[in-house]
Amino acid sequence: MATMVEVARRAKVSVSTVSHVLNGTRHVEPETRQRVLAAIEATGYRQDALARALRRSRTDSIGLVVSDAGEPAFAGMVHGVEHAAVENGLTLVLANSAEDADREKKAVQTLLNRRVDGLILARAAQSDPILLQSLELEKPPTILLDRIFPELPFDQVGADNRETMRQLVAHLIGSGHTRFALVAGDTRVPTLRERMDGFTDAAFDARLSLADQAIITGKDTQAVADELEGVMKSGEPTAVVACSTPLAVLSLQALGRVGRSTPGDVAFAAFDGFDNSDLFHPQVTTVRQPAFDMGVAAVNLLVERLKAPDASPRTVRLRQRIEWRESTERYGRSDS
Amino acid sequence: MATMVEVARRAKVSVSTVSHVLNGTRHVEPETRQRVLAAIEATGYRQDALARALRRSRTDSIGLVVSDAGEPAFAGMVHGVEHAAVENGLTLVLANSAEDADREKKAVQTLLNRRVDGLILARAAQSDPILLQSLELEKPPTILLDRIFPELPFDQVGADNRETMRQLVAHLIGSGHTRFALVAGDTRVPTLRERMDGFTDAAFDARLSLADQAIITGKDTQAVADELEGVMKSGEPTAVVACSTPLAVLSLQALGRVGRSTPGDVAFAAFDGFDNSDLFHPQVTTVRQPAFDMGVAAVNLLVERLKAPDASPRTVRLRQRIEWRESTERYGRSDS
DNA sequence: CTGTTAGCGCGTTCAA
DNA sequence: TTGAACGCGCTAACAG
Repeated sequence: MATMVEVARRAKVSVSTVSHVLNGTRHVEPETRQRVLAAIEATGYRQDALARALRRSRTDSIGLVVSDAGEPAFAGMVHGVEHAAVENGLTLVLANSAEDADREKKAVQTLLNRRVDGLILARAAQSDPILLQSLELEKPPTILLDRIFPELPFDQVGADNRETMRQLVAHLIGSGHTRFALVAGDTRVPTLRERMDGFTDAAFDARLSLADQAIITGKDTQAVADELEGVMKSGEPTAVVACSTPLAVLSLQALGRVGRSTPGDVAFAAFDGFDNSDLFHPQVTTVRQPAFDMGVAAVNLLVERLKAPDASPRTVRLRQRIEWRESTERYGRSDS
Repeated sequence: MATMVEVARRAKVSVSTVSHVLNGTRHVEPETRQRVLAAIEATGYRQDALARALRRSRTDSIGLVVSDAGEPAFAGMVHGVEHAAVENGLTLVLANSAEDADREKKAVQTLLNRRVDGLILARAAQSDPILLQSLELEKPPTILLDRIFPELPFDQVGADNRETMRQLVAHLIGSGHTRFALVAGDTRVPTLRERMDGFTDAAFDARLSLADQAIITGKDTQAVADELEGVMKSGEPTAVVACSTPLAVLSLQALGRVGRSTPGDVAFAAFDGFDNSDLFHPQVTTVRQPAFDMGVAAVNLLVERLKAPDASPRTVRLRQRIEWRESTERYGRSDS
C-alpha cells in the first residue's frame, strides 16, 4: 500500500498538503489539489485509519456489546446500531458477552484497548453492576441499551415496558378476564421486572386482588414451566401472559402438556413474540420490540454525548406496539 | 490513560522491558518483571491496540460485511463469526451492505482502511463481481460466505443447497407427489440457483417431466406471488416448495388468498424456514441453515489463509438438516 | 498558500 | 539481561 509520502513525492508537494486535501482542512490551490488527487488515483493510495486515529486520538468507531447474539431482538438492535453508525461516519466493532459477566468484562476491555470513541452495552447482564462501576471511574462515553438501571448515571435507551404491559392487561381485563397467569421469569432483569410491575399496575387499577393472580418468577426455566403447569391444572387462570419470547415458548409447551390451547381454552399474549405470527395458528397477540429504533436511538445518544461529555445523563424510552391477534380475541364471545 | 513510559518510569526500567514483559517476547529477570507488573497494576495501564497495530502492521481484527442485517439467518452467521473470532483472539468489525453494491463497496473500503487482517463477505450481493475483481488485485485475505461463486478464486463457505433440495424433493416424490410448484425467486443469486438445480436433479432422477412442474423465478415478489396464485388456481400442483423464508411467507399468503391450506390441500416445505415451527400450525417442513456453523467455518478458513497466504483456495460446504413436519405428511394418507 | 517537523504509543533492531 | 533510539503513517502547530 502506498503511503502519503509517495503521493506527496509524486505530486511534488509536501505531505501536509496531501493531508489537507484529504481532509479539506485548509485551502489549497485548485491546481495543486488536482495534482494531489491525480497522484492518489495513480498510486491507489488509501488513508491508513490506524495512523490517523493514533494521531488524532479518535478512532471514529464505536463498540457494541450484546449479551445474546442468538436472539432475534439482538439482530434488530445490531442492525439499528450499524445503520445509525455509518450514518454518523462511525464504524462498528461488535462483541458478544453470551450473558456471561466475565466475557462481558473482557469484551469491554478489548474495545477500550482498541480505543473506540464510545460504548453501547446492549442487554447487559444483570450481574454487571461491578463492571458499570469500573466504567464510571474511567468514564468512556457509554450508553446502556434495552436493560435500564434507573439508579445508574448513564445515558440509557429502553422500551416502555411497564406502560405497555399495563395497557395490554387493562385491555384483557376489559374483555372480562379477572384471573391471570403471568409468566414473569427472572425479575432481577430490569426489562422483566418492568413488565411485572406493569401487570400489577393494571391489576391495581382494576381492583383485582393480587392473591387471585399467579405471578410466576424465577430463573430456572424448568421450575417456571412446572409451576405454570400446576397453575393451569387448577384451572383458574383464563389468560396467560408471557414476558419474553423464551418464556412464551415454554408457556405454549406447558399449555400443550396440560391439554389447554389458545384461544379456545385460554387467552394468550407474549412480549417480544414471534416473527410471522400472522401466518400461523394460533396467531398470538404480541408486543413488538422497536429493536431497530432502539439501536438507532442509542447511537444518537452516543453521538450527542461525544459532543457534550458533561451533559447530564438522559434516558430515552421508546413506545412499543401491541399487535392484537386471535389468541386474545375469543373470550367474551363464545362464552356470551 | 497511562502509557508505557509512565509504567517504565514507575518500575525504573526502560520501555522496551515493559514491552517485553507484556508480550513475553524475551526473558526478563523475575524480579524486574514483578516490578513492571506492579507498575502496570498501579497505573491501570492498558496496551493501546492502535499503536501496537500500527507498529506491527497487524490489527488482530477481521471485517464482516453482511448484505441484510435484518434477516435471522444473518444473526446466526454474525453470531458464529463473532464466536470464532474471539476464540482466535480477533475482534470483529461489522458492516452491512443492505444488498446495495455501492454500500458494499464503501464498507469494504472502510474495513480495508481500518487495516483489518482479513475480510468475510456474507451473502454478497449478486452485483458485486466488480468488487470481487478489485479485491483479487489487492488480495486482502477474503472469504465468501453463504453465496458461493464457484468460478472465483476465493475461499468460500456455503451450505449444500443443491443436494439437500434433491433429497427433499425426492422424498416428496416418494410419497406420491408428481406435480410441484417451486417458488425459486431470483435465480441469479447462487444460493437460490443451487436450490433450483437440486429440484431439477430430483425431477430428472424420478423421470418427472419438467413441463409438468411450475418453476417460478424472478426478482419481483409481486409477480412471483401472482404467478403462484395462477398456478394454484389451475389446481395442478400437489406440493409447493419455497426456496427462502421471504418466498415462503409470500407463498403462504398466496395460498391463503386462493383458499388452499397446508397440509390439507397441498404439501408445503421451505428453505430457511421459521423459528419455533413446532409451536404453531401448520407446522412446516423446513431446511435449517447451519448459519452459526457457517460463520465459524468462515473464520477458520480465514485464520488458515492468514497463515498460508498462497495456499490454493478452498470451498467448504456444510450439510443442512431437513426438519420434517406435518406440512408434508398428509399426502398419501388421507387420500389412500 | 505551502513546507518542515514533532510527536501519537508502541515494537524492535542494535549495542552494551 | 537490559536500554537507547528509530520508525509505523499520519495530523497539526509553526514557520515562511
